[in-house]
Amino acid sequence: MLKIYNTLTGRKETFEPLVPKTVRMYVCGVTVYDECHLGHARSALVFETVRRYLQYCKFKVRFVKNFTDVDDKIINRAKELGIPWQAVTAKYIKAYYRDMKRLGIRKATVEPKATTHMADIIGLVRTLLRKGIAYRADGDVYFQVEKFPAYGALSKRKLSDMQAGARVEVDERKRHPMDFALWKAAKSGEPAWNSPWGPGRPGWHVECSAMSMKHLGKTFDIHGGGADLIFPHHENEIAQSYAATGKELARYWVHNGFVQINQEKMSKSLGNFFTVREIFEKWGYREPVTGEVLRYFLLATHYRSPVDFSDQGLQEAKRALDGFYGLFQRLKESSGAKGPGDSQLKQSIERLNDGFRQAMDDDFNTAAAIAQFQELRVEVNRLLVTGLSRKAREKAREALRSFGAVLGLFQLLWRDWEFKDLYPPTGWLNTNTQMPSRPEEQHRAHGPHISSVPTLSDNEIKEKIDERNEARRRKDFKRADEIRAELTSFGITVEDKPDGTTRWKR
RNA sequence: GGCGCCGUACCCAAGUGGCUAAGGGAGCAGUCUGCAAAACUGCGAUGCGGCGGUUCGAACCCGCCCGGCGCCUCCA
Repeated sequence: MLKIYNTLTGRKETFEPLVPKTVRMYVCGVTVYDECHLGHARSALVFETVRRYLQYCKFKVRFVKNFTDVDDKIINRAKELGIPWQAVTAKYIKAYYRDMKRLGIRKATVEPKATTHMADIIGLVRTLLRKGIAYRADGDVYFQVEKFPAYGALSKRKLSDMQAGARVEVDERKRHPMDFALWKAAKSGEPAWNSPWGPGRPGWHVECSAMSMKHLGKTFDIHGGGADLIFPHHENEIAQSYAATGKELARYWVHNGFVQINQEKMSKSLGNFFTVREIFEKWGYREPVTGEVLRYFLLATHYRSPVDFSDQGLQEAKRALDGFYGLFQRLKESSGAKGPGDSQLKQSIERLNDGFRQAMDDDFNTAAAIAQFQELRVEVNRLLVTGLSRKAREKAREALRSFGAVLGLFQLLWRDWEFKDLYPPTGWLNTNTQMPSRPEEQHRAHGPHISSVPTLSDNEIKEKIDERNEARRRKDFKRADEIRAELTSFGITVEDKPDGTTRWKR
């Protein structure tokens, strides 16, 4: 039985979709005016994992994730770069897809853009005006929060409390300082769509209400996003949608915690962010390896907790995955058809099955789920010493791979994994100093990539290994150790197995 | 000022009323090894920021305090 923590009620609730066996979920995506940083990646990953697990539980999932492609920040960025705003959004939508692909994050069922839903947005604003919940002021349209009694229910705040400390610019045209824009009149040169209130563009919140309604209906099951969207974004969505339809917008509100640097929220304004792009380009491992390391790193912490990004954290995730891929290698290489450990393996896999489901059913506890994988890893290693039949070894691998798939882990071939430790292994990620705010500058600040470690081809390695084993047979251990040192210098680890053969890892 | 979150071993991190407080990393000791590496085995919090309280029983509930953070303005 799946339980989900609902921000609206503040507790875990048993999940039951409105329509049996079908889940409709909406997640607020990104505003496309810059590169994604790790915080965006975490949110995308968390909700993709939610979706994957729901699918694993045999739900049919309709997953909508939007792009905000019209907004003040986009307009500003366009001015800054001296290019049309459409070029800005096109560029960063492309960058977003590139990053998601590297992280192994699949596309949503529908990925709508605000700019292609103008009719829906205008229709929604018109409804709110007709119902007297919104009002016009010059070319703008505002939502009147005082007409919505439940305002503040999600973020647990009262209008009266907020007035006290809110340093909102006093806009004389607003009836209440918390009233928010549904439609903004365009100044000259700004992107504009025709509307009954003159040319302009939608406010930020209204697009999500319009698009979710269009693609999922008036009420759907799960609405997600980063915790920083609880207020005002999601609060405003609820107000608009409910005011327009008279129906509950979403039944389960799910919010992920922040990525932090040195205990502080990663954000543009603090300048302490790392873009997904620079992590991939500078961490030195090949893309699929870095992608999985990032997934592991992020999923090893529960999605609602903050996660502190650091070089050490990444290293630990890498080492943990080394352990799993090392096991995959051993499972493949081991020989012997007899399997004294076979019956025990069956039990172990059964335990993983139960443990995994229990963990994930408890509000998507990926950290606890990963612990289950670790336990199976140890048990299989142990059983491998006892002896596992070929069939059992295949089963063990398959169990890890199929459960791992729900988290997007263990999907590579062990041959494609990179076991070597990077050298210098740490230090590229200097989290103690203020980061320059532009990725371009950061590259310069941190010097060249460290991925250009010289390497050898498989054949060259094989020759060296053969030569070394020949030396070992002659008991010329001095020569054997020389060769091993040489291979080490190329980032290759040599392991002599008990049966006399040698395996190597890059 | 309002609302909220976090503080579990050297590090990361589950657990939120009741078996011996998961799991990983690091460390130490051992098995194996020509030496290594890997793997395995063993060791590691009588205690969960502090102090009180509720309870037969609390890391988990309540209160106060200390430390850190977030939202209230664009923010995943």
